[in-house]
Amino acid sequence: MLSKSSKYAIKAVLFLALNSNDKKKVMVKDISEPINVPQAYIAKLLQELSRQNIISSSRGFKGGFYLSDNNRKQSIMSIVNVIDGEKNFNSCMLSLNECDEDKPCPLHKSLYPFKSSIIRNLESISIKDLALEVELGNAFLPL
Amino acid sequence: MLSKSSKYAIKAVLFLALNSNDKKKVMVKDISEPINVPQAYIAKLLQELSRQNIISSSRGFKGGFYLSDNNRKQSIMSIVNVIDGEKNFNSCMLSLNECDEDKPCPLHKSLYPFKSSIIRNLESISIKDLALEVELGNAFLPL
DNA sequence: TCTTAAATATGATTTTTATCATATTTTTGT
DNA sequence: ACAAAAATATGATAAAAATCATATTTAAGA
Ligand code: FES
Ligand code: FES
Repeated sequence: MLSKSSKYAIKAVLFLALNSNDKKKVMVKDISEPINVPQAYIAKLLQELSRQNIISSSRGFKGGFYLSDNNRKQSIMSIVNVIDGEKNFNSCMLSLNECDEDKPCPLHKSLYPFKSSIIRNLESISIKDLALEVELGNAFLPL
Repeated sequence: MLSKSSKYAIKAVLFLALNSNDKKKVMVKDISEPINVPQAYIAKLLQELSRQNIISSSRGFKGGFYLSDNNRKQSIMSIVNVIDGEKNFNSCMLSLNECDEDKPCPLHKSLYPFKSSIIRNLESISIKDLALEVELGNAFLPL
């Protein structure tokens, strides 16, 4: 479903959503521990997310990672796309090709509608939305 | 979602459902080509499925793989369980742990119901069911 | 301007998954 | 019994994903 890396990345971004802003930056070593991901590994993922403008960062003394208001509007899928690649979810459940509505594989009819809902959800849920669920106590961290 | 190996295995089993029975066995080299999977690789998967009694086989001259009537009643999930391992699907969308209803992760509420439907479908669809869809022209092979 | 603390770039290593190769065992037909 | 043809067992190699290590660049503060 989601790769280990994507899960890690989402957890890290959520952590930033809850614990950072333009004024308050967080450095990798203070992110890696609470989300239970090796520091060097999450660092690499965060760098990639920053390069793709999913999250923000500034380096040097007093630097760190953080989320701007704009960053928070991004969808969860945008994180996954950066880490796992765009076409990860479009692949057919049974083959290595893309899912083809006109020539569906045997599993398409019964499974694709649900998979499609998952995709649409990931696309429509913003980082801010998810963070709010945690703040409201409807969902739990850390993991 | 499904590993490459599981996809391969399902394709092979479907091929057997459509082209074999107790009287008509098929050997690996005649399975691998039509389903587009390397022979040595699918051989290994089929052996494992046979050992776990998902499919049937007999060796030696005139031997091969085939599906008995009982084999056909198995669910698609049983194939996946053998190849990818039982707990592959139970894992949380956001963590490495099992999905926990009482302490749901932030993605649980919006995604789990759909994932759950996919799981239930895989558990309820039999090999025979899937083969029928192909025979009726509702789904297409090869892939 | 210099030191320090941070991200960044790059690449090496390890682990897992996928793939390939081959010797052994079993069954059937002669 | 024997020869041939099949699955089976075992393990080696290759590719991809995950993890670790380290040198470089950048920014803040003294
Ligand atoms: S064609 Fe296979 S899932 Fe759509
Ligand atoms: S707890 Fe994460 S998907 Fe259920």
